[in-house]
Amino acid sequence: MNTPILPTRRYRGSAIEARQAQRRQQLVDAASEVYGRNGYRHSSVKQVCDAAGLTQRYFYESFSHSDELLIACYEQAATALREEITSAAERAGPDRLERGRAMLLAYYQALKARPLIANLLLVEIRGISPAVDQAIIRALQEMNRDLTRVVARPDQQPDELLHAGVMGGVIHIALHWMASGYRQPTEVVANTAFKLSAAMQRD
Amino acid sequence: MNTPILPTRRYRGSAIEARQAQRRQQLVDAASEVYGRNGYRHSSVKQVCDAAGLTQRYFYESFSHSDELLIACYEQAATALREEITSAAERAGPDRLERGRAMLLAYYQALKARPLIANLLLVEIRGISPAVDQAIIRALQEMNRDLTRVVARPDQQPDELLHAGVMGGVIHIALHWMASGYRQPTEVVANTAFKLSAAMQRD
DNA sequence: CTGAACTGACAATCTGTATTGCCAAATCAT
DNA sequence: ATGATTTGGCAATACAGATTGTCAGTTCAG
Repeated sequence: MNTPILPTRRYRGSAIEARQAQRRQQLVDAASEVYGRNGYRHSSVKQVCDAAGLTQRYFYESFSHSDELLIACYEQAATALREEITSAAERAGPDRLERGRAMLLAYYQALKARPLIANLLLVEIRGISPAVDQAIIRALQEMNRDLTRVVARPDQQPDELLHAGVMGGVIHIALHWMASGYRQPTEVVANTAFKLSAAMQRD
Repeated sequence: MNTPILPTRRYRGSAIEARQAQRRQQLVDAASEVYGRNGYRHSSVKQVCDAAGLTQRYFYESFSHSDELLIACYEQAATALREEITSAAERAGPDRLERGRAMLLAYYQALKARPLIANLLLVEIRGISPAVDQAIIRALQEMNRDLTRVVARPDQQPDELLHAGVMGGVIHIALHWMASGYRQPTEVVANTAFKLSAAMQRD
């Protein structure tokens, strides 16, 4: 009988899983760039693969649809952003209002620092497919939960609709700011959003 | 020499311009329906023409790209919505706060009454093309102007960013409400948005 | 009634992209 | 060194939709 097939053979120093993971990550990073710049629906598989320095074949190794890649990009960016924001909140001390202000500032700072990611997260993402919409909804819910935990008054029921409204306001302020080429200083933008979020502090 | 060509000949009782305008309107109405239901990018020229009861040939008679048709749909819907809202504001009397409340109520009532139009206006529209984005920006600016005229305090400079934020909040409240299948009563929704817009009443 | 404009249906073409298949060069294990 | 695996490039195929073209039947004007 034959010896069983050895599925792992090292190549350029790393095992098959590592190589695949590496290629997948290359694709995600390149696609974040390309999608952020041209928009998802004006980008092709080939463009992404070229930008990643990989052949189209490797796209299908890691993803079955472009959707999947888009979702991977979105989730990577959203997770990173969320971590920045929550860590800024923790650094800001115990006061609820101060934490909220710090979160907003960190949010807008991050969007300004990486405009292409901002574009991907806020503009080039909506209405692609049900699966992508689900990913967006999940991400917004998570941010909403952070927001509630950190900023909302603990003595009252969170108002789901109102929170949606505040998040929408924060996002649209960002969109308006981005469309203007980041005209206003980041602090002014964060402060405007802070005024809006004051609606959560009343009944 | 020949007699000059007579460009108009009546057909089924109407002149060429009237027939063309009629067909164009048929296309816009059918497309509003189709785009609202399936989304713009999941709709084809053929689908729209079938729904309009016209041949594809007539699409190219009135529009050179699908973009143009989408923009026509959007602007027709946005204009109608805007008229409903401003007329509701006028009916509400002179008080600024009352007018604002009436506008919001009219807004959400209209979205609930015509869900497909709501979908077209708020969901299936973003990030299609630069031209469409321009149309959206124009429409939002017009609503913003209405809002400023009717609701904002006349004794202070309008804060552009803050207005963008309030509009974004109003829209996201609508999106959240629509996604829930219009769960909450319209009055509750309008009232939530009203709380948010209170940010415009302070400095 | 007759020829010209108009309409409606559909075929033909064009274009862009996803997806699969193939092969030569590079890299590995032994 | 040698054969097997892996990689990269690219060709072949498949497909969907837009756009243009054709043509027979309908409606009009005089």
